[in-house]
Amino acid sequence: MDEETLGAWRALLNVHARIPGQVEEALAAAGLPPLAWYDVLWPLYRARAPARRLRMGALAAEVTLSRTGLTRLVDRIEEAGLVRRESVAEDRRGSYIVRTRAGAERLRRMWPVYERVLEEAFAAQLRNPRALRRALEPLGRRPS
Amino acid sequence: MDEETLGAWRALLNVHARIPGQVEEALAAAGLPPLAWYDVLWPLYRARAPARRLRMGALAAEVTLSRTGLTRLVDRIEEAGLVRRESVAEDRRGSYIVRTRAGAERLRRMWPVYERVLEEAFAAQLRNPRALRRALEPLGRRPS
DNA sequence: GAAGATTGAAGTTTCAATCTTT
DNA sequence: AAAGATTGAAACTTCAATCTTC
Repeated sequence: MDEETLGAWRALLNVHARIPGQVEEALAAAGLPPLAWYDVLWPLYRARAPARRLRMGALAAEVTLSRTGLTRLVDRIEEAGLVRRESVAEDRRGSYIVRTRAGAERLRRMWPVYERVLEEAFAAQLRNPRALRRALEPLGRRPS
Repeated sequence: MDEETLGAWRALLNVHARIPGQVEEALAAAGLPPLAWYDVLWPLYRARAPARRLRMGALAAEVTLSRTGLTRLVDRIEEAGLVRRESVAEDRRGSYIVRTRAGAERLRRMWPVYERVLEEAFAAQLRNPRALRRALEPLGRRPS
């Protein structure tokens, strides 16, 4: 493995080690839920969730968490009233996770905090966002 | 926040969500310790560790983990015989973490496995490693 | 029997409190 | 009183087993 590639990998690890932590701090300071809740609420918001709902499996694909972990995370978010479970009519094994009005509201509050950290810690130092995006996107794809 | 910057951020999150998990799988399949152990052993290996030892504080700066978390991680690695704690002569509050011969040996076995995953999942898809490194390195630096 | 999801038990990480030394 | 590190309790995540439905 050449030095440049390894250096790029280490740099990526460093960025990831630093920025999400700053986001967590900013969210906590604003009295808002942790980043993981954002990761769950966001896919439930428009585009991906036709009727503001997704099944656990679909949600698990969006979140960096085991199936079990997602079950428990959703437990907590549901307890806070930001999502609600509904049974699936066509397949009674499944659960829908449905975003609530309170969930949408909380998501709206979280984004500006998240965004501000990204602006300061990420965007401000970034020369060419488009090039970075194009370089990284192929790497994140499902195993080809 | 513009779409390209946000896209770059999401892509980075996706890469990080995918690759370390593959490394963990490969290590486990080879009967080797988890990636976190690598992260502890590596700084103890040459360059950064003059006498093959570092203090907890210095090690914590290298690892993505709280002080407490590092204490417990080192407990496990020490139990496996891959590092050893020594007291600091000049400052008896502190601990040195010292790499053992077995630790060096294990590190040597882990790297090829780690490297192979990086080759396949990262390097192979990467057009311009140098550009990526230069784009990401400024972002990972300590708060300026 | 396999798929979707949850539960119990175990492993890991964190916060707050503690202990020791400076 | 502050710094370095550890400990107890709580929070979070995972694995294996389970339950229900297909």
